[in-house]
Amino acid sequence: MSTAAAARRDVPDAAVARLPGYLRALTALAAAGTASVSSEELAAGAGVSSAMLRKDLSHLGSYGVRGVGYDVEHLASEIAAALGLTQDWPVAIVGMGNLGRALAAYRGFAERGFRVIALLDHDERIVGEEVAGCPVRPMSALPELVHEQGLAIGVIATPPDGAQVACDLLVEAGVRSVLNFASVVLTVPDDVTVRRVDLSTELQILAFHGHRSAVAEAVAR
Amino acid sequence: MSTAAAARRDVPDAAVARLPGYLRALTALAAAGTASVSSEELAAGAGVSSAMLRKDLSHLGSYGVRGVGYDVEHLASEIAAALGLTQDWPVAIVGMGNLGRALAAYRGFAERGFRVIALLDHDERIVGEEVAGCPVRPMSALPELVHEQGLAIGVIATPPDGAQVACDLLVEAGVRSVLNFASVVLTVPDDVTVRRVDLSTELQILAFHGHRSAVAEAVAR
DNA sequence: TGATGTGAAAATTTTCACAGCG
DNA sequence: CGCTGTGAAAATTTTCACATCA
Repeated sequence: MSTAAAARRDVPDAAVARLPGYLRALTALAAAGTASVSSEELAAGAGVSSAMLRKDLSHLGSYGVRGVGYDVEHLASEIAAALGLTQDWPVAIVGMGNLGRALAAYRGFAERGFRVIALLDHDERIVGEEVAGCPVRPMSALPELVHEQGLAIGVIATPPDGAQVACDLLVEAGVRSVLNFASVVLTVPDDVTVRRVDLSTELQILAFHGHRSAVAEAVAR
Repeated sequence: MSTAAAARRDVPDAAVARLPGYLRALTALAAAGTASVSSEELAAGAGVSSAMLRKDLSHLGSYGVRGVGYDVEHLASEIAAALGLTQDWPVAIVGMGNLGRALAAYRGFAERGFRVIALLDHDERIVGEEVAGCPVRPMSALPELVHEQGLAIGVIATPPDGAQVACDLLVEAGVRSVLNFASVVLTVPDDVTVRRVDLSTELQILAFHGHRSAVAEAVAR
């Protein structure tokens, strides 16, 4: 077993969630031609404290040089390896409404090997239509996509009431990672990972903070 | 000071982040005609444990009835009040690229009083264009939007290299809450709250989990 | 009786501070 | 010398388990 594979087992969730941020900061440094970086500088670029950065990286291995810092390219490739980004991750987007079409047109997926291999919809009237240069396929295409094209990640962009059904079909076909844009909690087996992205939730959290500081100001006056 | 305002001061961040989920579950229950709910049922709807739900709610006040449960409508209005959703929150979207246009067309904002009052872009060639029935305005409109229309939340949908400039203009105009879709860490004063939504980060976290379980399987074999 | 609300315990996450090494 | 890597401490979050009260 490689060092990376051995270490990967016990990386705390909180640290995993920050690895993509470190990778992005490193990519920016590499693009700017920087070869070496200190934990202080890298942490600033990722918006965390230097102690936290060092602790997070210590879970992956010991890739720095004391008194010097980290080699930008090397650390980037180690983090990419820890995240599993050396392989590619075929993605399917389910639900060709407003949001699904926007995601299909969005270029964010292409970065880092997330290849959109299919657009799906449950509605027969939409199936066959072209979205962002791709034909919309029926949900029944899922098993084939998993077995023949290695589909690994499902993105759910359906309305809330169709999300659980869409998720069940993904899971049944063998997909083990789901990114859920619908405002519902999905029920899945233990071996399936779901992450939710919800605009409405984020705005409400911002409202809380905005409201709280308004109250604090009123009290201070 | 009201009970809600008094209690709001010390709600842990982790609990605040879950309040929108409880509110959504309660709204669904109310729509289904359910008048009363136990912590067990509500927690299931929000995807958390019942103990966590009760602990979270205890930070807002004591709104349940022992031996019975919670009144759906009443609890929903208490949570809405704690989140500051009794007032409305004018929103501006900055950056009319692919993502900005999708957000402008997205109806998710309209829920819960997040009213999109302006679409902005820094590019003069785009200013004046109509997107989703709204004229695109220049960044110079910001001070007026804040002072005359109470603009409170800025949504940044610009490319990464324009995000900090856009953020600075929002903050300078008086906006204190920012939702950032760009893949960069924004630097802001202490009294400004920023939340980041990043597709690429979420996909990379999913890749980590997918990769890890693949490794676990290989070891087990 | 039965589900809430809550102290106390456990687990997790973050910060501190410095030993250790290039 | 300077910066990493890391034990130990502090802070935060989650779970447990039961006293409490309608």
